[in-house]
Amino acid sequence: MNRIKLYCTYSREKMKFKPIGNGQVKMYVCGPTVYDFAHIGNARPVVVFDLFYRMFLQSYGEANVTYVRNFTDVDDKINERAKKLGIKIGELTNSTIEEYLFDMDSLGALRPNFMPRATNYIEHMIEMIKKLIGSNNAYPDNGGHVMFSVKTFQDYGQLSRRTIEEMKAGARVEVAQNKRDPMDFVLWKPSTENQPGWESPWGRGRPGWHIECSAMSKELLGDSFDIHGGGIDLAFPHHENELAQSLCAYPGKNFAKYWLHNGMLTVEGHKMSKSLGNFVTVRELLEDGISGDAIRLALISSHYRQPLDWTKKRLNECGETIKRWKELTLGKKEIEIQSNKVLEAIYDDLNTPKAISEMHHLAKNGDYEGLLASLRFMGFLDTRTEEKKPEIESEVKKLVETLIERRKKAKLDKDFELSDHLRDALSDAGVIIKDLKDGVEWEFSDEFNVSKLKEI
RNA sequence: GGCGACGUGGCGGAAUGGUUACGCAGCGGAUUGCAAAUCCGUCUAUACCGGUUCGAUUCCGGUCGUCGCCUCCA
Repeated sequence: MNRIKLYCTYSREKMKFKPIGNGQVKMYVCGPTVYDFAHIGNARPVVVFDLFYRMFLQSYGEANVTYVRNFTDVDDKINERAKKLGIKIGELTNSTIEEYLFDMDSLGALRPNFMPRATNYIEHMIEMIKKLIGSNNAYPDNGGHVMFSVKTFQDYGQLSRRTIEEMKAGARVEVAQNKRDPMDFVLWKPSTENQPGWESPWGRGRPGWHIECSAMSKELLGDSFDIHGGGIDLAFPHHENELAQSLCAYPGKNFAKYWLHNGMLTVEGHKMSKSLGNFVTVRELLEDGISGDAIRLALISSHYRQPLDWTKKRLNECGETIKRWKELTLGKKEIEIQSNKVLEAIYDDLNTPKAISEMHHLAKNGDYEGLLASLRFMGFLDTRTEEKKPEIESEVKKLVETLIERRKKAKLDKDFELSDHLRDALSDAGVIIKDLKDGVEWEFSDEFNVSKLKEI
């Protein structure tokens, strides 16, 4: 159990993991703002923290791990998009959440124990803001805003390792009139009639971005928990601000003990952006027939803290690897994962490339049961994600069999011109033929085309 | 401008103060009528310049380069 080591962003070093509670592991991961389909960059932390979750489940037992991942369902981006689509905000957030969960299920990600929605915790946020005003860590202006005062928190900037002065020097933020310090951030802001809003001591309004995670983590995990995770871009300002709020609201507590951040993702060498037109959504990939397992493997093919370049080549290679492993382990006995090198690699700050390499060793050594157990542990071959390929009619199958028989006969007659023609034609129609020692095997490829087959 | 990360063979990608993964591609072989698939074998690397050291790819300093954050962002 003490074998787990994690790199903590706060301390900037790899540390032995020791949970705060006795044998209880609590983790909170910042989830998506729900206004559109999840892109591949959204999927990375989901898969990465799914593996952390599985690692803790393996090590501490199902009953002793609590995993929370929130949905941010109040945000100006949501308002804009709902307006653009001409639908209600609730409709947009509900449907986006549904699609998100479908996509993440497809990637083999287990659902967290709790998936709180920000809008269900507004009252907790208001309570926390009141508390912060009471302790002089926050102040209202006269226009319905409440600001957090960064100067009142001595350690502000510790997580992201920057000082208030440095940030001001390079800041491009507009200095709002109502802020005592340019780095002060908004806890609560007023809403117009058209914007979603809730009654509060400061008038009808809505929360700023950061307060929701502080409020929800407190409610669901308490004022001290073990893991706080998300993308590295969240370290500042989101996590820095959460940390400041929570520690000021609950002095003397830990808030989060270990801060884990995954690196960012680029697409074919470029930052993913809508203007470059290189936005890749999980749904697109799935609809292109790429398996969730292939996407999952690609997402963990480099270490989670490293940047990851999402390329077609990587995805193809991972697809081939998964396909091979699937074939090798098909119908093999299900066993519990043994204490092995795959597990060791994962316990060492989630060294997934090492774990993958060890799985290659298992495959090479013919330890297919070990490979299967490792695949399951790593979240592959999830039965929920089994591709539901459309049933191909049996008469089509018969046609293929007939053609293969004809090729076989041609081969026996040493009519290689005919047999090669049949092979090429079948291949062109999407039927892959494998001549094995003791017979012929065949399967449909993804490009299977019935009309081409019938033309043969 | 400020802060930070990184630079490993053709590509991807771990690890390490001395012996260096693993995958893909390539090459050679087995198999095959020829292929495909499969199996076996195999080549290529630690950006550059200094320093510490018996010894550095690994530690330290500098140079160059790439990327990220500082503004919504996983």
